[in-house]
Amino acid sequence: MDPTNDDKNKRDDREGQSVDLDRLLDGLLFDTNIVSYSKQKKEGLKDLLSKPLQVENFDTQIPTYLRTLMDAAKHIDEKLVDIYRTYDLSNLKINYKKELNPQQLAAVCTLDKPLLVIAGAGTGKTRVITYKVSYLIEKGFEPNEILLLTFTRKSANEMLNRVQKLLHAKSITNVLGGTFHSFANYALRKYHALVGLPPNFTIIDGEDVVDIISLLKTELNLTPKKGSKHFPKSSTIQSIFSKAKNHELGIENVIAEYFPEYERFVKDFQRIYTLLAAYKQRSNLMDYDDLIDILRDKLKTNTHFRQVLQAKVAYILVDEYQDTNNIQREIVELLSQKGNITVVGDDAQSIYSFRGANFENILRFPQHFENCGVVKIEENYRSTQRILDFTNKLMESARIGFKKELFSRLHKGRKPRINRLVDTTEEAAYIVDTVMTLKENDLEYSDFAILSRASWQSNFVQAELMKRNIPFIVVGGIKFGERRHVKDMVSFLKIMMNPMDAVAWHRILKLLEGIGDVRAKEIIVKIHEQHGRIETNLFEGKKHGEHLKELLDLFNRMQQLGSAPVDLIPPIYEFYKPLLKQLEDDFDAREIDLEIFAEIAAKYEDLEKFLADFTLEPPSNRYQDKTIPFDESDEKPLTISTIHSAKGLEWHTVFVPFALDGILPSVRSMASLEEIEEERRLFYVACSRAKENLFITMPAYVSSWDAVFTKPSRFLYGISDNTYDVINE
DNA sequence: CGAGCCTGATTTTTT
DNA sequence: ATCAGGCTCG
Repeated sequence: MDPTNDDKNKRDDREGQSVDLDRLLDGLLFDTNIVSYSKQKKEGLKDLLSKPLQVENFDTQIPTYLRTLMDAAKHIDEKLVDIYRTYDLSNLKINYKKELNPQQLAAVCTLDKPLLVIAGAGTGKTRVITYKVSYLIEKGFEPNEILLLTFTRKSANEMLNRVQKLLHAKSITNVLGGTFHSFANYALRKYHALVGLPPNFTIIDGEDVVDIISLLKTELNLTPKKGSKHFPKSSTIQSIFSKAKNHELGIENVIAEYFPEYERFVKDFQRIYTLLAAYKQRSNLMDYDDLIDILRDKLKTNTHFRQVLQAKVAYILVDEYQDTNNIQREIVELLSQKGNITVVGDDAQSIYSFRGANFENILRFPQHFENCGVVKIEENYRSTQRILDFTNKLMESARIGFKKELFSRLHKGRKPRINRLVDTTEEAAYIVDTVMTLKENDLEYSDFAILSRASWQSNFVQAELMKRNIPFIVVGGIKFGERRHVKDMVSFLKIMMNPMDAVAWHRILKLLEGIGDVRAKEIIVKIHEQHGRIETNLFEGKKHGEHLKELLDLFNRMQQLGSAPVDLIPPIYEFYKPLLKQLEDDFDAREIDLEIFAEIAAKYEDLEKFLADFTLEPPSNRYQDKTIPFDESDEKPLTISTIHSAKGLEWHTVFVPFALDGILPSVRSMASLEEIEEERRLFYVACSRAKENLFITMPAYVSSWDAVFTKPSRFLYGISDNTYDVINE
């Protein structure tokens, strides 16, 4: 019984047409993929897309370095650890042999050499890591000597909770864990004296950097008269800088490679870059990239620091190793010179190269750690065999990577289903209808997820869900901590911690009547001159003097209140509320955010820790507008997420909408083999989240202001059609 | 200084 | 179609 059948009939009545997917896959329905595009790019893109929809046409142009990489991957088998080797497992609380399969056991118990664990999707990566932490502890390692680097703080915490349960231990929370960024923050703050940094530096996010760049841009007068050249947006400049850092390229190289159209601005970018660095230095600020960059540099150049950390870290575990960049790899290498390391990852799930993640790290691990061992885990515990058949096929055509064939002992299950609807609205309706039908089968909303390539693509489904009053959370996209009023509140706190923080000052000062960019800058210069203190009388008599005085009073009062966020927030709020009310007309909606903010902050005793956590790992859920209250009693919500943010997670039923060529893979990634391959992996990550049901859908067309996409994703072509069903009655 | 209009560029993905 | 950022004017 196909749960979607009834639904389908109903649907057909309504829309009066259904699309034959076979014809569709042959590309007969529409013969051009892109109907229009902005003048300059139009021709090139048409060319690209009119080529046969096969990746084959890249065969002749695989660069040499990729070939060597592919070769490196082939040699992996020579390093395989003997999984039937025996380990001394006496006197341990946990029966590792019983609870793990042979591959997992080998991954957990191999301590005598650096270890690379290639764990396919759903093969129990988390299980391996939690058991390994337990094993290490049972073998006598102190929790606080174990460094567990994961992709999010949340996953680190989940793993540690599980370890705690496994060992019936009261507390193992002192395991050093978290993301590379939070570890860098921890290390640099803790040993600030050793490495010559101030202890109270503030961490700023990408948006803050964008704000600084905007200021510098006006300062440098980089606003050419209209008609002539258009200087790029601050956010573009920020991404250029970030790319430069993450890929360890000079700005001129980043431009040459990724933004050739900005060639003529290279000099200007470099000037801004220098000023930006000075600005951050003056204000005691570090952005995300600085954190890991500085940690790496200090580890490299400061022997004492390196030794201290090496001595502190007795064993290193790295999760999601395929998504590390070169800097992160170096950090890992610098810390693990004794070979006391296990990295876990899946090359098939490497999806972060846009921020410097280097696929090669995992493929070349055996070269960097010559005496290493390798364990491959291929038994999948997540998905049904039918879903694996599909995803295996999908990766079979991947050009680079370790070959593996996942299998499952779960029941066969249903083939993935592919459906094409007339437009985005129908697609959304189909998805929600299907959710409703399946849900009758004793499921909850939280068993469903909709995973899209870009965050805007979920808008249609969101609208449909709202219409039907179905609770959902949105992961990815604009985050809670990035909202204006939340950032404002944070800025007050940041000033308390680091009074030199010009970004925070600037935000706050501009709230005051009569103060704009110009005045704010003047005042900040004075603040800097006085090392963070400020004399009110300097501004007496001026129009804004009064407001400024009130602000300073606020800070003075707060000085008396210690450093607990709970105590600091009420006075700030009292001061800020009237300003916000005046500034924004949707005050009520924002007020709720501020309450949530206060709640989150109240959980921290210490300001510094709160601020670091809040910027490094902002609450990822976007709290839905007041319509969805977050009460425990409520039904657990359905998940809407970008594919990137869905990494590592799983759901009973997964929908992948917008599976159109040009969207997945994105047009912007069609120029090179490497980029297309990353898109394929992205598609793979999305599909492999599904345990029981996988639905791939697409509207007949998607049009934006500059393009129309009509063909199904090219990735579907490469897969033999007996691995999926086309819904098409 | 800042509100408001006009113009031109612009839709990946995130710590 | 939308939006940020620039420009003008009060």
